[in-house]
Amino acid sequence: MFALVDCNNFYASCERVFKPQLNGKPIVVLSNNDGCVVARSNEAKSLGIKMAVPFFEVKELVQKNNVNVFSSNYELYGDMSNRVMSMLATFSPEIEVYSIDEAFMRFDGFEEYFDLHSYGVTITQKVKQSTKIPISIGFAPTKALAKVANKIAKKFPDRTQSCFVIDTDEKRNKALKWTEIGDVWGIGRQHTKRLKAIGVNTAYDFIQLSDAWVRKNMSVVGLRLKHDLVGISFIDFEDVKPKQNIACTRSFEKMYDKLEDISERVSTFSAILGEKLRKQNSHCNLISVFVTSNYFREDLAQHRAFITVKTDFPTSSTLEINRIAQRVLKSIYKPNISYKKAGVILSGITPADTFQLKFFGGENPKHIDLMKAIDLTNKKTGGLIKFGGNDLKRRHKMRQEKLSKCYTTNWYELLEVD
DNA sequence: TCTGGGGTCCTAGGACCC
DNA sequence: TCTGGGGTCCTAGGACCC
Repeated sequence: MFALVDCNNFYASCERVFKPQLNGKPIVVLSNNDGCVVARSNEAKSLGIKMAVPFFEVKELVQKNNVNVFSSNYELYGDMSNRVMSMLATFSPEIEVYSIDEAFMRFDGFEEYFDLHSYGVTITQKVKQSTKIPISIGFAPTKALAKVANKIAKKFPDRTQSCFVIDTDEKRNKALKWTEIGDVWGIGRQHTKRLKAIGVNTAYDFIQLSDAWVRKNMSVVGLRLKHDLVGISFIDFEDVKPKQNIACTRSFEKMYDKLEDISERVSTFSAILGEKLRKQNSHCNLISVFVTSNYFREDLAQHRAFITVKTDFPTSSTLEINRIAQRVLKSIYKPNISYKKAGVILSGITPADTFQLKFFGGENPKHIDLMKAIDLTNKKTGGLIKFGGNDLKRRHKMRQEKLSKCYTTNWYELLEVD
């Protein structure tokens, strides 16, 4: 048996942990630059605030209903996530952390000795007690069905006690008939459109389709999903894998048209990525850079470009990454365009200890020592050392007007009690 | 005025190899 | 007139996830 555990309205719930007076009150959390709504409490959902709406579109609604607004505080959410995950890990040795607020778990053989429903209810209570984060649990024989079960638990918290088990064909069919096709894990906008056009409106309709049709129109990914929904496990439980890509991309707070402004952003992204790469003890050998103009402004000239280049040798040096990223940026930059976003992506990632021998060149040994010294100093000082191309005057600031404190990770921001 | 960020996997088609 | 067959690797792009 699989379980899918999912934190309810995770970011909003994190904000509530240290502000219990907000229980029962509507909350929304915004994306970077306070641009879009990325999380909502149940109360905010019932006000009709939709996921991912630009904040300015609901500002009036928010003010009228005294909705509490927060900028996203990833340091807080990341730490709360770790707490929830380590609590979950005490209930089964097999846990796959799927995202910041979700985990798949395996409970093979448990059903012989435990009543899964009451076991699940115990898990929700323990997690709530130790972290104050509410969760929902769905049990089923496959991952895709566990997702469906989880959705039911979340939708009917009173009837299910936030835990739902799919363990018979009858329950499975009922659950699949209840699940709209667009809500199925792995069915996005495009597939929903095509499926509805041929009369497939629920998950149950979907599993009636022939394998051949699904294979032809939705590739092996769709076929695996179909089998998984029938109850034959095709989507594997996965161990923690090292990342294959590391990205740093940002929208600008305003539009830029000068190369030097974008160049500064790219050098800052390179520094962040180099540090991430070294932290996980890896090298990369592919570097991609992209720029895009403001596609919401159809009145302006548009330009978007994305280029990937190979490095001469696997590297984790910020200087080397930035040198290449700057070269790529120059090749895709066009003047007289108002740019709104840029990003750098590292791939071809390998562990730092597996070396590919090269006849000519390789990482400059001086860089290796230099990066070590910089990382160490920055760790001690909270980021004192910057690179020459970076924004030394701190002109670039993310809009974060409603940021809560880092209650659990910063000594100076601990919760104060009167 | 204001519109997020970071990932995964699969496929088709071209370049290249023997 | 007739012009092979079987591979691998790489890349761009599309679909999806949270």
